Amino acid sequence: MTRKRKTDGEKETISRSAASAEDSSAQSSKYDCLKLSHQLCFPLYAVSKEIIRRYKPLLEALDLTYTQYIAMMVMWEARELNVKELGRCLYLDSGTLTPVLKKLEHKGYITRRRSKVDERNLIVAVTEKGMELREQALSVPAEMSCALPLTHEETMTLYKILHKMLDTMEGDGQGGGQA
Amino acid sequence: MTRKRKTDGEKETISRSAASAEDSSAQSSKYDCLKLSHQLCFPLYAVSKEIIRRYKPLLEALDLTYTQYIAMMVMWEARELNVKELGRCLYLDSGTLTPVLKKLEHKGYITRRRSKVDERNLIVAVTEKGMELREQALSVPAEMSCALPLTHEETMTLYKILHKMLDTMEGDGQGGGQA
DNA sequence: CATGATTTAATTGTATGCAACGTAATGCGA
DNA sequence: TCGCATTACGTTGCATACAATTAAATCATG
Repeated sequence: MTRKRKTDGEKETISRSAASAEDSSAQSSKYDCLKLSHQLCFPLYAVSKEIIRRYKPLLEALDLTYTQYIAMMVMWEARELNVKELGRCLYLDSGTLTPVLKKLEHKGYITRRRSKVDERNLIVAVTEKGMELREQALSVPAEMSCALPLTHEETMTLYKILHKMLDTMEGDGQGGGQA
Repeated sequence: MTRKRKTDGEKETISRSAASAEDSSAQSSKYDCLKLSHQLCFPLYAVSKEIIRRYKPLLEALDLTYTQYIAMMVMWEARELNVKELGRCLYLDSGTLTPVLKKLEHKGYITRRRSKVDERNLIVAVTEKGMELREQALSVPAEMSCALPLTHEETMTLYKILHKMLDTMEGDGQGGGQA
């Protein structure tokens, strides 16, 4: 809907970029590496947001946001774990998780309690109501994959590359790859 | 390790389900599609965030956040355009851009003024100082690609797939792909 | 056993994202 | 030309993200 194509007459704002030679047209310059179209992170960031946007209407039916949804996915599998472990699964820290978990608790999908063994740990556990939500969520993955324009092979390739990146970048150290 | 737990009450609520097999171990269940490890969006979202995290120390030297950086990338190329066009380039709306642009203006990298032709348009233009920043940013792309663990071929493949997704999902319609 | 170092959450402050709404400026048809 | 539909931004409200700091509980050591 939004995002039309090249609206008509906005000549003024397009700017013929002044500057004599500089970068403008079709020739390469030392600034090419700074073009948005040459970046790898940007499309990653943009696609991620676009897909999450597609999730929204589906997740609305479950009264979940995307972050709450991936948190529940972990909970459905693990049934019970602490904030640190959940954060490791989701690549999120307590600063982000604490408010998310409080909301999920308020909705009745999880419970939060301190471990008696080590009171530093806050144990998150999925509730019966939370497990029932899983049933309603069953149709989500299929609906989402239908919204993606990839062939099965492309999906596999993408999946593989992304996980390689996650595995390598894990922790924080240097990647070490090349261009 | 927290884990285990073997919720018994589940058999009652989940009438159908896999009789007794439950899901835990190594066998498949109808819930597999809801596993975080089977998702495509999640690693996309996680990798995107991780890479942006890697950008931070580099961009700090330029006094830019990642969002401000990609906005400047467009500005360096276009020199001048309105908020709508910038938003189309970055997949961001005015709600996000307005505060970002005000910050960039405050730093002196851009100017904001209304178009005299159509006062609804706010024209964003890069300043001299903004163009000087481009020089300092020249080393960022190379440093970032070094932090990625991908081969050149993987990079190209990833780039291609991501852009295919962006192109197809553009606007909003249905992707139409398959699994 | 006393204490400083660690670990785990929660809190605080800053910066996005985005839907929904508000407002001013334009475009357009009767 | 009048008035309504559109368009382009800005604002508001809500939900993340994350660095840095704080607070409480444990651990490690002398």
